[in-house]
Amino acid sequence: MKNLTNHSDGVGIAAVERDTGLPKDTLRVWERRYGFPQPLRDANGERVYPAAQVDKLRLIRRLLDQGLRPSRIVAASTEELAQLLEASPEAAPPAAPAGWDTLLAFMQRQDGAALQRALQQSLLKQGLQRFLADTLTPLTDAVGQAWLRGELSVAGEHLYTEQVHNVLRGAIASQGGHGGSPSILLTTFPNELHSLGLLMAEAMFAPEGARCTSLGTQTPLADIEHAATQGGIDVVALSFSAAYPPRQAVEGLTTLRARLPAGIALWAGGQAVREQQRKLPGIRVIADLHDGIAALAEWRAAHPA
Amino acid sequence: MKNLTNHSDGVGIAAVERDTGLPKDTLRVWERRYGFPQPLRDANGERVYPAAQVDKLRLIRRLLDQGLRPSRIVAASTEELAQLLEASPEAAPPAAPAGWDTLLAFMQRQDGAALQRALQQSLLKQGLQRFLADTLTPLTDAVGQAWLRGELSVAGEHLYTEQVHNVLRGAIASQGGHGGSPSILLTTFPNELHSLGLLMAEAMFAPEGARCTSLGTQTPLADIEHAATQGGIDVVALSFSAAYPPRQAVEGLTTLRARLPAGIALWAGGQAVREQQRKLPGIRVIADLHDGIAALAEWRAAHPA
DNA sequence: TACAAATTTTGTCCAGGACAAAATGAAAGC
DNA sequence: GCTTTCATTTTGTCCTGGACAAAATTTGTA
Repeated sequence: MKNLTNHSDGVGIAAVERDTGLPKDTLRVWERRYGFPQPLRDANGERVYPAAQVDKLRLIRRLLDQGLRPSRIVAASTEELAQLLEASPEAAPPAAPAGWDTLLAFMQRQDGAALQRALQQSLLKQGLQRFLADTLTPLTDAVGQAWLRGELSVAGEHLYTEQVHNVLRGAIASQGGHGGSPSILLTTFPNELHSLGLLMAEAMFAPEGARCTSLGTQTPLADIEHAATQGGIDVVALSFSAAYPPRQAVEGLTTLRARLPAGIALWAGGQAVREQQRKLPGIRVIADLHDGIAALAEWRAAHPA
Repeated sequence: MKNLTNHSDGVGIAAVERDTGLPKDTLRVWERRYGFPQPLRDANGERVYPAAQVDKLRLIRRLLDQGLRPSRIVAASTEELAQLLEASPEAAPPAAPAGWDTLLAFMQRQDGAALQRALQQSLLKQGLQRFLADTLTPLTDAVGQAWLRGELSVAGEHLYTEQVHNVLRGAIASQGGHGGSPSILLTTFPNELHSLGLLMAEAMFAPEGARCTSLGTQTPLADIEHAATQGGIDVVALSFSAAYPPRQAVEGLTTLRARLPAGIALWAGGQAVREQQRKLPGIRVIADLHDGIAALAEWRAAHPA
């Protein structure tokens, strides 16, 4: 069995697939057609991708998500790509969130307690929903950016994720009231292990009086179906991070929609599905947290108690 | 672009990968070597897996996770597999924990609120540490067994995990006091994504007055090292589930021990390392939760404030 | 200008071969 | 006895280069 992990100065193709969301087959065929990426080879002839190429692949992935075509960008230089990204509508490198420098310092020195205290303070000041939309969303973006730029280690990012978990779980618990309607089942597909989006969705829906049941990440499709029909569920909500392959998301959602009774609504949120609404008939794509509230209102309008 | 989806009476290889967790390459090589699965082919010669074969693959996957070898099970008939499943549940089927039937019912009907309430109640009655050792440990075992036997769906298991998370995070938060010593960094290696052991360890150490910093799961070795030396850490604690390959655990721990300053202790807990103390000089293997307390006492005896 | 047809682009699948890591079994040492 | 070391089998992942349908784009026509 081969090793998927880090040789001295690069990573294997499986790791690249995991980190960029680009399937192995696609990575190989791009190499053949466009000459990029061009990984090194180890003693056994296997591809070893240097970190710089993986970074560039991530950049390409972002432009791809914006609708650009591979033939225009895969062979392009890093500078051209940076320019395209600037020019794109999504450009706006968001101004650093309030208190960013302090928070970044906490992450860098692994001070979880201080980080949690700061987050908790914002939460109390703003209330849960504004905290989510105005603080956590830009902050999570900024953390991702800082990691890309190398200003923040993986450990720092993990620390952030962990503290957000703590704060949000506490907030959801204190919202209490499991009683309401609709009854929403939250989870992700297999191979999607980002739990933050899920948790943020739960934190957004719970105070609106919905009855949220989270299964955490990575529930097989058949089990989602089973849980939804068993548990008196009204809405199944799925979360997709930017690293999830959009085609797989569309494919899985379509299959799930077909297998689920028509009476159960299907909602999908997150970067990977943001642009896919037209490919997803019968599925409510949720653009952002505010849109989630809108979807909830729609559902209630259509289902008067 | 090919369609990954459901033809009239079967699904494509990508969908099988998603639903069973078995990689495409593995599915193809099994077909070649063992003659199973044997999917139909569509007009274009592509594999189309009937639902019955996908179900059988799921069963095989469960037996595989239990430690059986592919050569013995992949070619076996469905009846043989069912028999193996009956026969295997390891040596002693442990007496069901108190209230097991009720709890199992909660999981089966996806009633997260009731499950959480029951757990919370046990916690209050027993106190955190007894709750961990006497309730949660056997309960988690029983949930794993129930899943293996097919009495509990993946969704049910996920629901359990999620509620334990909620209860334990709440308990840890209410223990408060981040002040103490030693300062313990908790995490897992990459490819180890079970977070329950980690959380249980944190819940055991925190009330003893240790200063716990958890990074969640899957921190690369280099980042563990970085975080430990940056953050004024006294002890690095790693958790390994039963599914983690023991050899990889030993190798990773040895490497980490070598890279970490001698002044920082390294502890390892969980099924995969329980029998490996001899192979791990300089590392404290923690046999169970009680032994964790013992390790803490040892550390304090060796490091008088 | 709108729509249909022809063309190009693009991602996923296939076959069959290869090999290192893991698991197992056999032999040797305490 | 019981481990430890070595040889053998098993097993999962990666490789190459070819193929083709679905999607996207361009061209042609009403």
